[in-house]
Amino acid sequence: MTSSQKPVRKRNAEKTQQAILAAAQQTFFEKGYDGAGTRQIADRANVNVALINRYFGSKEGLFQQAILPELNIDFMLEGDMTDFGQRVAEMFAAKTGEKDFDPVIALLRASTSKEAIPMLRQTVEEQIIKPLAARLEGDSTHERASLIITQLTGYDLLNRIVNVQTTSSNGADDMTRLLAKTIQDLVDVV
Amino acid sequence: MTSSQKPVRKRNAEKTQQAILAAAQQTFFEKGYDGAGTRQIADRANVNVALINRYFGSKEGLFQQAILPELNIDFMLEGDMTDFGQRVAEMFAAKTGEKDFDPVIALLRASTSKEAIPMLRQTVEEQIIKPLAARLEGDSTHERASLIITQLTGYDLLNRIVNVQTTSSNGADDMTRLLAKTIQDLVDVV
DNA sequence: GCAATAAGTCAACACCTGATTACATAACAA
DNA sequence: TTGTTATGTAATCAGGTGTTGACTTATTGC
Repeated sequence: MTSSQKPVRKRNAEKTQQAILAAAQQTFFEKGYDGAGTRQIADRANVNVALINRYFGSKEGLFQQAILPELNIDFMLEGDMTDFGQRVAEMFAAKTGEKDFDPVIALLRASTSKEAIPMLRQTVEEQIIKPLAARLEGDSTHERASLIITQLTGYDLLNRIVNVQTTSSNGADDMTRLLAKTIQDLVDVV
Repeated sequence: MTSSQKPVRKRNAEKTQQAILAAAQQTFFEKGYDGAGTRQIADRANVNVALINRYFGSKEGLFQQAILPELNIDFMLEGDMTDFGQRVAEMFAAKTGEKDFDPVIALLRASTSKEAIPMLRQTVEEQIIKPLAARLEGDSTHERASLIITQLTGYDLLNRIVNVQTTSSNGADDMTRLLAKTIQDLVDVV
């Protein structure tokens, strides 16, 4: 009876904060901002609810620290822009059916929450559109970057959230090819 | 004294149902599925909450009858397809800042609700993508139609919900032009 | 070992949600 | 006028929300 059956985490503020952040990331990803409850996040992190407020001030504060840093476009900008369309189209096509954490889905699921929108707006602009625009040449880089992002988020929205069958029976490759072309046309100078 | 001074609605099931539907449409549009409460809808319709359940069975039933029929692209398909891109791009650009009921926004706002998604999926497929695909010529019509819809919904999402500044200071016209071109390229045979 | 402090727990708050119930009332037919 | 049915009302249910302050417990420095 003396052996410690239960794996009691030793008191460690930093580690419990990490546990909360990880649980929040996963839960916000799965349920969106409104759909994710603080109790649910706390349970997932094996932590008391009140600690969320202690460490992050509020649900909003937790969201800011758990999700916003993940909203960046770095993974898409690795490599040069000549095959950006193809590369990104394949990335997004490959994500179909994927269940693991994905910042784009997290963004979409949170995007209709009154509290989350103000936080998302600045983040999308600063961490996504501007960096992409900076990699484009020619005119109207901000507009072209925006259209690329709207196309990709729209694609993820219908493909992975609403779960609409975006491809007909034989057309998965067609879809990727068309998406790649659409994106690349916006990258190349018009 | 016999004259009825106060504007009590005479008992009329049909009219109160219409009032509920109208209030539901507006409220779901503004707040999304989860964000719209039954009490709020009932208040707006000047009607008791219980009547929602009496007439529509549940919140879901109300959503189905209030929103789903509005999710169609008929208004985009009026006219021929040679200037579809330009026409639609202007439509969507003009909607910026618009507050009236808009089925695309209603779709987006509802798209993050677990209960709403199954209802949305079939509707988007049957009432939006298929009719558009039917108007396209050439190959991969379903895929091209899907990409057009993903681009447009993504555009509305960032432009009108997250409210990201999709255009730089001087680029509103550029934006419309680029959006028109992107869409039309998907309409024209590839 | 002991006190100080950090870490974590607990119960409750005030408020909201969708749904259901018993009940009152208006409209209409016999 | 009476009885019946359609229509609307108010109270209530069981559960959920984020947040708070007081409490207990573990860890650390002396």
